[in-house]
Amino acid sequence: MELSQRRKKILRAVVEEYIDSAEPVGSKTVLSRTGLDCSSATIRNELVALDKEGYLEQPHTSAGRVPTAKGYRLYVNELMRERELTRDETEAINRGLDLHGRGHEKIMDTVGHMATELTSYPALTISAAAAVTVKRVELIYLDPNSFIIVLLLTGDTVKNKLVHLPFSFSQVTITRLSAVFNSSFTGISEEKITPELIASTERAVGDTMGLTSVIAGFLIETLATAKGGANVSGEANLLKLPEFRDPEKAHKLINYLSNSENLASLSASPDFGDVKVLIGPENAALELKDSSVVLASYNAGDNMRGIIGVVGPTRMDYSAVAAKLAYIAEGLSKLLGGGAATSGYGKLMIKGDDSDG
Amino acid sequence: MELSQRRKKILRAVVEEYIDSAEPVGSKTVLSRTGLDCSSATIRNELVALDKEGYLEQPHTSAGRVPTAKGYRLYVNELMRERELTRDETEAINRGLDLHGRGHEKIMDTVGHMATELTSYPALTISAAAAVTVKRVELIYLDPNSFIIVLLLTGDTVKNKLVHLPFSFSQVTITRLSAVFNSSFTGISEEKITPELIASTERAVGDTMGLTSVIAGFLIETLATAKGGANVSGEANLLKLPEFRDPEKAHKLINYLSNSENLASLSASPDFGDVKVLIGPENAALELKDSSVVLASYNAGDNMRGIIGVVGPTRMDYSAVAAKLAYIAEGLSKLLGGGAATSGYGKLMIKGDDSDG
DNA sequence: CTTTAGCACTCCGACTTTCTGAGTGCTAAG
DNA sequence: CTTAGCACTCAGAAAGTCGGAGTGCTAAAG
Repeated sequence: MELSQRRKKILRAVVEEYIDSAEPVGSKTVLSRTGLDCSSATIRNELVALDKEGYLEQPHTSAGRVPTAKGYRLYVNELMRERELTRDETEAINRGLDLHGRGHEKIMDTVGHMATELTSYPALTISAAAAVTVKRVELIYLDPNSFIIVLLLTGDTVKNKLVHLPFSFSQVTITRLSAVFNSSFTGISEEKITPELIASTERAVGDTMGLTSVIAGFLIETLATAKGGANVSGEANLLKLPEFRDPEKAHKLINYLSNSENLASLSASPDFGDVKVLIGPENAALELKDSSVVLASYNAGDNMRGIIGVVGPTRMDYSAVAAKLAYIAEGLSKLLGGGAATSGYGKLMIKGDDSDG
Repeated sequence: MELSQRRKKILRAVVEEYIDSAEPVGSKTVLSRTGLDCSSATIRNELVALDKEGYLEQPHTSAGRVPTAKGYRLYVNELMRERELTRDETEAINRGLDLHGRGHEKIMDTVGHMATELTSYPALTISAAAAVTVKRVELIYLDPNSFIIVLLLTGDTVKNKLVHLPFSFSQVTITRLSAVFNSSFTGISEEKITPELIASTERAVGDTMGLTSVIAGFLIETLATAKGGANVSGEANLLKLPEFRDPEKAHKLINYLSNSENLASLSASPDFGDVKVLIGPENAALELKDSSVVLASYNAGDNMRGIIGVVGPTRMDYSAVAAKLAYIAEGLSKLLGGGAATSGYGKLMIKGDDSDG
């Protein structure tokens, strides 16, 4: 059943007040916050109704109301007013995104810190490429025992490795290898680098010292790790929040976040609009049941998708966080050559698991 | 005045018991822990003496004793028994140090995590090079608008950058630039890259497009950042400790640690043996007055020195931590081609500011 | 049927009081 | 110098007290 306008107004007031104060909200507070033309008794009746419908709950009888996950959900989906970023905020973000020419990792790192700074919540960055392939291989001969492998991957990521070997080889060998790798290893993905391919390359180039497999090994390793990664910053910000007064709680969450596999699973979501909000129990992970996650995805070009998000208590200023992340993601899409973002902030669509209820 | 054997024994017992329990230690506990052949009253008399000498203190009358910084200092300098690492521990470290062929940064990152793992305290890694210079510059032409700069620095660090420019240039130009840079920019440090040098190079190569300054800019930037860096991991481990039951305290310390300039200042110590222990107020930084820092330095070759350390409460198992860090540092020295470590664990010398008293 | 004033009731959290016991310092005798 | 004995201290736990914010209900009014 659709809620009446008044109930929505009341729900919104409760949510927003609770976001501000972190304390259960009473009928009088709601009255003054909404400015509704009725008495607190009427509000109380409405609160009972919202309670029954599962949007609010009481920590205990005779306490004020606190939103449930369902309440937050409705708030986020329908009640939340879009928060316009201030000029200062957009400028700060634009400045922070002036990162032309940095590597992707460095960018994500910087942007993660920026998101933490802006929201004062821990920020996470995740990137995942559908398929990474080698665009170019270059070998730089240093001395008879060492050379550098330089790898250009899709997504314009450059990786390198200095190789020292206990036996010597000539510059010519390295040059030849370089040419061979460029002709037979470009455009292929990790799985395509089979032992057979390596063996045939070895034969083709007449390599008896195993140089080929050293290089191929680096390719495989690099392609594997370049597929995606995840990072968190600003975990300590949790400690400022009243919901983490108990260090044990904070510790558990931080631990969970420090495992990048856990983070990667956050991004494993088939449908993904522009901004996604996962509220409390909507999170699959047990460790996040009391927290909310806001994620914004961006296009990093070359079939790469990235996600930037924050983690915080369910009592979170969703509209501000979503707006900031959306704006950052949009900027990242532009920066990383993914062209325009999937959608601008103007069309901000917030998706999430709406099944609970 | 030198302490009597018995007092030393008692002091040691108090320190070690307190390290274990985090609770003030009473005379009876000392008795049972030392196994001394006297009564608790005698111990009490001794405790009063140690108290007067400033090695111990009481949180309040009628509580047990807690070591002071001075007490810890004496313990660390004289009383502490060297902790032999177990076979498991040395093996774990050796395994963790099997990082041949990774870059220096990656190694430090991994080793930092290992140190956290082993000690369950936040670990920090700092590296500082006396002078970093360029050993080799290589430019890889990609297309008329882009090329890759590959930089080999002292310390065998390789850095790269993909450059996209809005105007086009030829492969020949890039090749020529590469040669010029290799002849005039190798072996020089950051400060030597003056505007004059750039200008003269520009003239020499006939570069009218500013390619030279793009590359020189990257050199400067890279040399500057390669000079040193600092990193922390495992900050969340603080939350498990009773001394950080108050999230506010943990937050302050973590914040302090997250600023790499703060960390760098930790390494700014003229004399530095193998392992250095800084206890509570011996730390210059206010934020560390209630904590202890244990640092081990290693030789990273090519005039680079690195430090690996942990931060924890003054109540810290110094002997275990020092032994582990010393062993790690030794391994790092070997790994990073600095040859043998400054000194092996066998000769473990612990230094620190012993002025307080 | 909705709103509202009034009121009894609940119950958290803050504050106070009491109690306990670990641990002390002191004294006086061995 | 050591030690038994003892009075004393004091933090922290446990129990008790209290105020007030906020509730739900009732009954009257709109």
